[in-house]
Amino acid sequence: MKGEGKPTINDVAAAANVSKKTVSRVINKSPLLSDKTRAKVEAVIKDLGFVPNLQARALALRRNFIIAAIHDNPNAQFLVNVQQGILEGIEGSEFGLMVQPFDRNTEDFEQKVRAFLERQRPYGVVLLPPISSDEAIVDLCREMGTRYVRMSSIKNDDEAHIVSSNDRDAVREATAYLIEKGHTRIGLIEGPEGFTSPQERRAGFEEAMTAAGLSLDPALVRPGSYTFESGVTAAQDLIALDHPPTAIFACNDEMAIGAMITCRRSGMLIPEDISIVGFDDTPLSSHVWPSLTTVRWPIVEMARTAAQKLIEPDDAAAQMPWMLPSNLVERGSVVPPK
Amino acid sequence: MKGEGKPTINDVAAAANVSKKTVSRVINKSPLLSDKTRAKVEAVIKDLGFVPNLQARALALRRNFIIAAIHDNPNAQFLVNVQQGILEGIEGSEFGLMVQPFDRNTEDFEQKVRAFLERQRPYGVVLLPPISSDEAIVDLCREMGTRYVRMSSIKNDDEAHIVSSNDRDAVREATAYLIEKGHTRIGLIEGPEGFTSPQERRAGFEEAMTAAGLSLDPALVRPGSYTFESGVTAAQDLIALDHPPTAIFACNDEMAIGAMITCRRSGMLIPEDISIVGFDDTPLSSHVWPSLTTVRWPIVEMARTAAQKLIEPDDAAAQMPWMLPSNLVERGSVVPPK
DNA sequence: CAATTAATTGACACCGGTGCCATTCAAGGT
DNA sequence: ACCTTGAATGGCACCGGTGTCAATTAATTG
Repeated sequence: MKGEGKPTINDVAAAANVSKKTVSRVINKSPLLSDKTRAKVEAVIKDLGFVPNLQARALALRRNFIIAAIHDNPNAQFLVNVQQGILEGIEGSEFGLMVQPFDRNTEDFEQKVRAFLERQRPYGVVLLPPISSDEAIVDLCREMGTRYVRMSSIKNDDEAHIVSSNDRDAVREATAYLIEKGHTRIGLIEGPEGFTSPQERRAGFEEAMTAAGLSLDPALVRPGSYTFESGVTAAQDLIALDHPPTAIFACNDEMAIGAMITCRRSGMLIPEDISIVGFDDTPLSSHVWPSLTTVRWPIVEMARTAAQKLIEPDDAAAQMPWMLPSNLVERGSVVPPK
Repeated sequence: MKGEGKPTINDVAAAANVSKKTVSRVINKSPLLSDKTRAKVEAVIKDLGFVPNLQARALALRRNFIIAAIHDNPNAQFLVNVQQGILEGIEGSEFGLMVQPFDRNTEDFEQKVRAFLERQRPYGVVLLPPISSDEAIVDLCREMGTRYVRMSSIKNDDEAHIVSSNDRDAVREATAYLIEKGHTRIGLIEGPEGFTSPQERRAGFEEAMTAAGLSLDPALVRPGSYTFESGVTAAQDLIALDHPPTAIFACNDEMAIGAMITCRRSGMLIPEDISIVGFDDTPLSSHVWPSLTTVRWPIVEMARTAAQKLIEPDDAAAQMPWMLPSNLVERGSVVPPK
């Protein structure tokens, strides 16, 4: 250790009077090392405060210690939950989390992703919805040999490369719950087109209705885009109908709250006049009044699992769960119809 | 290029029939290169699809291409805005953004931060509030030679290392606005203790009151913690007073909305019965009804500037703006008192 | 006790770039 | 034509680790 700068493996080797390769073995917890030597080297490492240089290891191992979360502008709460989950998943490892958003609407979207992967060469990437169902991007990962795990609402890859939740089942359950309460005219506020998650949620809704022998009145199905405003608009349409619904299922909480506020603004009482169910279980859903009955989406757990799969070998990843349960959270926004 | 794997600088050198050092010069846009050679090498680079290996550059240059955002669990919208700003700031560069939260309440908080910096050795870190005013962490950065920029609400460092906003001025302005409308009994919902931003906001409030010759009734000052619930609690206290305020300034939007909902739930009309002003200009503030008059906090711009300062040399960074204006956004939650 | 085998450890090239200094080459001066 | 000078390029060590394989040492066996 020549006076200043961080100590390197050479400094440790010199101080412990062993070869750098031996120090390397200690760092990597190699089993073929005598306990005596290991102890000696570990003492020196601790003494010198040596921390292995990740850049050098990255170069030598031809892989770095970066997990990248690639997304396309989802909402803030979702994004932060995913980040939290990934960080939990890599906690204790040497990995760091890099985040990189992309705009799927730009012409050179795919080029941008490619450039990012070529430049940073992350060890693995977590593909967030809706990018996770973009096969072109997944192909890109495969082509470049970048490990990836998709967070998706359907099983569109093998067990090692996907983490999903059973949204369809959960929505079916939630809708059945409304039906069980006595609702027969149930409005549906859909999510944006071209995404898989709203498709699944809608499918679950339809399945429950069909199973209960209820017809799906097209007038009760309104488009939405997962935004507060779209929830407002959809709700305005629904309550303006000649035979308005007695309950609304919105494909996410933000729209559900938009609907809730809209209904109240037009003089309705919630849940007495109209029941509302959302999806996501965002923090806001327990803040509003009445608190929103919704479906909890295990997004943090999903992200944690995705990250763990990335840093485990493929065969171990395939053994880990690939589907995590979404489930109904009963709060105060649902009662039987009048 | 031996058949497979990504092409390296050696492959380019061989194909262009120059030394690898010359290729290196091309990559680094060195001026002492003949145009002919440069053109030739660039053609080969493009042809081979060569992308320099950042890990190798990092090792050789003894610096990597990572900007880290270090934070302590702020709210999701804030965090995402900061990330967006930083990403805008590093757009076009080779840098990537790594995020790492820490819990300041744990015993080994400082150790954790140190371990992270020693392990990943980011080129620079953006310190988000409230960590940005933790001198121990800043000292850590200095000691380790890690570049840093603080995002803070006060100027607690030199121009090259800080980006702030004039929150105090903005709150003074906002409060003066309420006073100008005719309010004299104005409630204040404070932010969490130990943070600088709520201190500044409170200071601005007091300055405006004092300047208008209004006394600061302690009963009208309620604690808060930037959460929705704390806004609810504080508002309940305020409206239960014998002489309740005719207006409330909440130190952030979330509490303001908590207060808004609480007032309405107890039968008051907003803004007729009570005016409310928040701070942050979160998306929600324009969604609620009536839309919330608030102070826009230029957080994205601040983060962008912070990132730009990090990747510029110190002297250039010192020339960049270090204070960005916060300003009042008049919406619908303020009218003169009855 | 020598021979064989297993357990440790070391030497050295290499990962893919950059820094420093030497070398080559073309242009300008006399 | 010869020397000087500056521009352009190359050679080689080095950044801080790891992989491969050889060398050394310790343990086991006949």
